[in-house]
Amino acid sequence: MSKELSERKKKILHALVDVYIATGQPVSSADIQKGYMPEVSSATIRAELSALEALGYVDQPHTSAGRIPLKPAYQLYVGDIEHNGAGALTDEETAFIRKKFADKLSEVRDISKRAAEIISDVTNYTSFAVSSRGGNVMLDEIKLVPLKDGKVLVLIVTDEGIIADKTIDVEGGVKHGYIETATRMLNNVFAGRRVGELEGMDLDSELTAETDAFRDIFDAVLAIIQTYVAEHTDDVVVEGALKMLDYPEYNNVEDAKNFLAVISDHDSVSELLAGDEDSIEFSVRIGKEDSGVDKCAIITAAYKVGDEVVGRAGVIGPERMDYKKVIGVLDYMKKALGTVLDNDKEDE
Amino acid sequence: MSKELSERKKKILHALVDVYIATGQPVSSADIQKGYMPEVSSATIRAELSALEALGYVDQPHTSAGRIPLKPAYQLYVGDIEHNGAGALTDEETAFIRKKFADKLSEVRDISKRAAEIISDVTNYTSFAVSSRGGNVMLDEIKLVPLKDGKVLVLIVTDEGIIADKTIDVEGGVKHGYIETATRMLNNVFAGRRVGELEGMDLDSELTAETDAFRDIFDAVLAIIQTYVAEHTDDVVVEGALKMLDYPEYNNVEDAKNFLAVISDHDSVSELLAGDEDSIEFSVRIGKEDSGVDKCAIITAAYKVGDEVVGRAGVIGPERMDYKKVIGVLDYMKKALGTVLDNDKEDE
DNA sequence: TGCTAGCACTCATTAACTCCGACTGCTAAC
DNA sequence: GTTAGCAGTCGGAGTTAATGAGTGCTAGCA
Repeated sequence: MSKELSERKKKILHALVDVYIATGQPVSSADIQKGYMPEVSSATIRAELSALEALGYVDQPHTSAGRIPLKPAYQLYVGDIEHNGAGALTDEETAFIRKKFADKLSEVRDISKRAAEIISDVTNYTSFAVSSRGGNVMLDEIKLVPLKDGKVLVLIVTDEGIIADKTIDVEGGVKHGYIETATRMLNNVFAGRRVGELEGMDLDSELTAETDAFRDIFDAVLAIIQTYVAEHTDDVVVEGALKMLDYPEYNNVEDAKNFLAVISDHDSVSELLAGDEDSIEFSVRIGKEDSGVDKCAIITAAYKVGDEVVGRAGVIGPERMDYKKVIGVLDYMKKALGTVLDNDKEDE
Repeated sequence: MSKELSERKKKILHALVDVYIATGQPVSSADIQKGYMPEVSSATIRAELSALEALGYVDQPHTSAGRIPLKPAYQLYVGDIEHNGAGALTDEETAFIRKKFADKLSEVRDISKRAAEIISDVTNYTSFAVSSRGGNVMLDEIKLVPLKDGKVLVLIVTDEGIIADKTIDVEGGVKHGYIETATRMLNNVFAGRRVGELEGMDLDSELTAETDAFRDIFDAVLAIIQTYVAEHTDDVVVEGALKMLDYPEYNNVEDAKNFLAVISDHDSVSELLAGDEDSIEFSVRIGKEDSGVDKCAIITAAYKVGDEVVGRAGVIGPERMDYKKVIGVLDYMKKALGTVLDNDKEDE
């Protein structure tokens, strides 16, 4: 893009994307003239379109067809939206969202899920939510509960509730005082830390001669926490995966299958989102190649509690998606989620 | 079916289903003659097919096409398999299955999931597993663990491990001796029972004046258990849902979407299986109407530990599926699963 | 110089038609 | 009861023609 486009070119491009999003069909010069600029003739628009084609903004499927937008056109369009503000939601929509968030949800995972549901329902696209908090969960306390047969239940209590429970066998049975001593030692080492810190922890440097007798239980606890971190970093929820099949872009089984395979695999979804800096509030990516979901656009928004980004949620849809609406919804959800999460925080 | 079919008719029918399963195309009289009965002419087979058509076993898509089997033909075919024994698995297949079950899985849910994976991988159809144990889980013990701020953690220990943990607030704080007394009373009422018994339990009849002071905690525990039962009866796992899209029967997006919608909704899957008596070892249902998955056949097998049916697993595929193989696999899995589950039992 | 009206041209889409070949059903002979 | 042979049926593939949406270009006008 060496040079700024003329105002008129921009207007035409915007109109073209608008119409194309609505219809999915190549847009003719007459379409644009009728709906957007009756003050000039279609021939003039044709001349401009011809120029835009040379600049790589639009394409013609064949000689006697209208134009379809290319990626740069979408990018310009999206840039305009972000600049001028997104489409406001209707009253019904905001009411719907508030209602859905009315009943209290305690677990972060539930909130993610609910958010993804709402986004998918309101936009009618496939949505997802990824909570990235994972490693930042704070270990409050470790509890040991003796069970029968020399087994001990280990509970790991965090600021998000109990993240894991697991029974372990204690070598040689549970002797008197064992529980109390072990609990104290474990909490000395683990309590007050963030689970992320423990990723590559070297237990040897933490343990003294005194604690070495409890080596087994230390190992077990560490393993539990590490498993938790591995499983819960980038916890992914996808909602409305089948909605994509309603759009003609995915009206063939081959593509549909591909899409569903990617979207059902949480690792792939995480990868799709990789590279988004936490600092970016909105990210719009159009037609990401070799991801298995080319022909798609992905819009994500970062959600914060205070200053900390706790997750991203977003929409994946056809390139010609209703960007105005989607960005509007994600923006509203940002506020709504902020409130829900903050309230939740206070309650604890 | 007023009268037994002649041997030759049966043979022709069997051949027809065989070929149709392999090719998915209408089968001509010549196909049957070539592959299965070169001793008679195709004209003879045509005459027999004509008779079979009159009897409702086969159909002709149009005048100049071969025949395709109808439900009664499949049923006869499946009956033969069950009678004559299913196709044996290849050595690679049994090795594959054994390998997959090699690493120990502790939770019933994990075993279900693994079983579904195996079945889907070996057969190449969509599979599912439903553990119906649900209500039969035995309550071993209830543990109360005091946490800070007057909260108490309730742990419900069953013969399947800890089924639920939840923190509750205790009115007026946790007084000295409260934990011990409450634990004893709770266990008096709940320990040793099956969770299913507690479905519509009337607490009033169980409580005495003495226990009435602990009414709150009784209510809480009962609620936890009931939630668990509601969530865990008919725990459903589906694997390889997308495999169905490989079959030409589901080569259009509309049908594919329908299928996926049904199969992704665990309640619908449960419903599909409803009506199978636990006592039935194998159930084959072909083309179940108004279920959203007509054009499908569903084969399920019951899995037992000792004499108790702990779940069903099965395959859902196109009507023309490889019944021999599927029944063979399910049968083998029956033994394999029996072993896994029994071992597991002994370990506890 | 920029805009526009008008026209010739292009090309996807659809419908109508034909041809081919895969099967069957029927019949007459064995 | 079986079979060879043949006429008849019908779907699918390929061809052609008609349609119409939309463009690019050009000549004339402000």
